[in-house]
Amino acid sequence: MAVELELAPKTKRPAGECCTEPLVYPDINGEQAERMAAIAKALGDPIRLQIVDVLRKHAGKVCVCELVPLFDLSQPTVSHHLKVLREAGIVDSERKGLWAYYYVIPSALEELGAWLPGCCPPESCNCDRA
Amino acid sequence: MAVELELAPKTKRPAGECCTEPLVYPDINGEQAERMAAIAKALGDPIRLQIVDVLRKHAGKVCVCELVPLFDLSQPTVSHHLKVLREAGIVDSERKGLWAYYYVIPSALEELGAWLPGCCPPESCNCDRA
DNA sequence: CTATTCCATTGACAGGCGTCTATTCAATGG
DNA sequence: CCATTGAATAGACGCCTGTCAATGGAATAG
Repeated sequence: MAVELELAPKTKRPAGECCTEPLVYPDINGEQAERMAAIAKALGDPIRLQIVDVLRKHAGKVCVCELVPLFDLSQPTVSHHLKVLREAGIVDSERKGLWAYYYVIPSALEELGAWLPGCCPPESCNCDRA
Repeated sequence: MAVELELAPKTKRPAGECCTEPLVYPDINGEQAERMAAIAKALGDPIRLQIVDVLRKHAGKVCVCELVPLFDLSQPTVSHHLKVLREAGIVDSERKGLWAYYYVIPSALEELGAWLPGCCPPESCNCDRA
């Protein structure tokens, strides 16, 4: 920890432009940021996070009628959250008769997961993440 | 993929309670969901995601005056995003004279990162994630 | 002391979000 | 054909969010 990189001297003159030339740049481009932020935004609600958690655990398909009683919410509200997740590309659904079964699209979370640190300590990982 | 777990028969009677007993449960509790959702929510904006990306790359500290010109936003707006990230516990700042230096709190992203899949393929990982 | 500079805060505004009730739609059962 | 049931949609409501211009506060330079 505490890498102390000290990017720029910058202790000189408070006058003039603070940093004559930009020294840092985003490493991810705008589209990547948009995509990952959209995923993160959809996960940015405790209910939706738990829905995704449930769907992931049961890799098969889970009926909406099983989801609703898990949360102290009305059925339309749960349906709304599912719609948000569907529009974010995180889940998809399949109708069988009267019931709708939802499941997580596995690849949807990968880009964000790869960007985030901490899936496991680096020394136990062979991936090339920084 | 396509585990086809088929959690419940549920092809029987459309009448009566659809699922007499709940068969799935969230595996994470409410507090975990709240914490992770708060982090995800803070990351749910492309600007903030890129800010975190920049701060992470330069593990030392980055001056606000370097951050502002990177985005086509006013200085108060960037300051606002930094405040959101600070209140989410993702970053912290340190003042040195006139300048404010921001840095990522490494542990902040760990819980969410561990929950998400895809940091690397499971076979290259020794972690115990499902 | 005064002027300047960096950053944070305030207040305003439009748009988005989470929730509900009420309604609609599609499929099944009798 | 009609009644019933699971799920999605519509509309309404209060609150939160992202943005900006304007202001304020702390530290430095002269």
